[in-house]
Amino acid sequence: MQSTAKPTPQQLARLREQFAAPKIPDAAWAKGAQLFNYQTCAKGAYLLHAGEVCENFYVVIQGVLRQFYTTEDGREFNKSFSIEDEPCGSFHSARNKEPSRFSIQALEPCQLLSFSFDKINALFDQDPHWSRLGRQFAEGQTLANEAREASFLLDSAPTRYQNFLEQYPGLEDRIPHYHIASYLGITNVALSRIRKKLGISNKH
Amino acid sequence: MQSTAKPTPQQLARLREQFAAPKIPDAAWAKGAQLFNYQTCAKGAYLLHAGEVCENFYVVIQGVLRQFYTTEDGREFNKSFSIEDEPCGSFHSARNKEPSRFSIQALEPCQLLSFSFDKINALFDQDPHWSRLGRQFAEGQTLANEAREASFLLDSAPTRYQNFLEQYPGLEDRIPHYHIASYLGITNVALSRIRKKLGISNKH
DNA sequence: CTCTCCCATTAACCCAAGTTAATGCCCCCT
DNA sequence: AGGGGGCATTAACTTGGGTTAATGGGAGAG
Repeated sequence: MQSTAKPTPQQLARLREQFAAPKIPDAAWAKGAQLFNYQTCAKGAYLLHAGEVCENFYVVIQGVLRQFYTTEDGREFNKSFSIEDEPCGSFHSARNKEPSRFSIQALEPCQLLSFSFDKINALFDQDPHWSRLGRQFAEGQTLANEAREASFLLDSAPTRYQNFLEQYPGLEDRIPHYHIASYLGITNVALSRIRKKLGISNKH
Repeated sequence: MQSTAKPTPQQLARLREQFAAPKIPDAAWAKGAQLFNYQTCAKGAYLLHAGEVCENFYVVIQGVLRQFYTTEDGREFNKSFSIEDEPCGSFHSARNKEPSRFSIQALEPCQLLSFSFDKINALFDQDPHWSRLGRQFAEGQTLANEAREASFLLDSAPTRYQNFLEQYPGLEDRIPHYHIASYLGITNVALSRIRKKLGISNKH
């Protein structure tokens, strides 16, 4: 969490392309665009600690974040990752002003767009274009949660690993494998066995 | 799926109490109340088959429903249960007009209030009171999904079983245990072992 | 260039849960 | 009253993943 600055026009254009497509009129877009800030953070830095109320949301320009739960005995379980062009933040913490159940940490040095949840939420109530964006975002989150819930119920660990490879292309070469194992709900040892069984080349 | 009739005033009052509390004005409530129908269905009956587009939502007056995924090889996994005063339906199927990934089935003879998703959704767009109810409903769903996802990641099977007992009080005596096992992501044999270890009296 | 730390792999052992199958209770049906 | 189906339990065996620990490669720091 270092510098904060206005984003460049290119960064805003990319954001608009990703989330709003060309659907939103220029005037409406401008209302929200001014809420975004550009910032960087170091590898290992925390954007949110579990127990805090989430105030800011982020969109990744460059880098990887992880969102993870911590148990009482100190073990960590990765809830999800956010790579380029993906949003990140605790919706329920921000909406209800409750402590977040999970933390957010950078796994690479990151470039981010950040914005205040309350301000964007006020915009959701004001402008129908932004209201639609907000609803789409919430529904996307729900859909992802539901898919992951179903995956735990229906799929074996090797299948979940292959789902991960499809969902986050290239990510396995960017972060330590034990983070992936934690995301899958298994240990790094079990993941290594699965990779061997699947015949995935190890770089040893 | 048998008879269809108008609900009684008592049924509507209970629904309003459960979901809208006293917050919603009479006039606004009346706009939605007329959309509800009373219907019954037999034990074992399907309210939605996986692959169909979900058109109707339900609130349980009396009985139990299960929502479950079916795998290609025919195994079933219970996604959730709906008991008295709980809603039920596939939000994503209804919203996006996509085939539902899960089925809905009655595990007891049921009394239900049913309503068209499209009609209530139109009301969400029209009336701010109903818009708020809709958003609260969606957020409740998201919260439940997230809690269940976290539970699969963080909790052991015995812990998940105890969570189930708290979340659905009395339900374990109303439905076959293999439905509970399926909900927990384990077999009926494993559930029986867990119950023994926890010292839960069996009625044999 | 070498030392050191980080991390993936592998082995050995253990436990939880899956699979199959037998047993027997309970309840419903006739 | 008798018969049968549905269901929970239990046992025996297998399998997948956890735990611990040893090994060794790779990358970065000095």
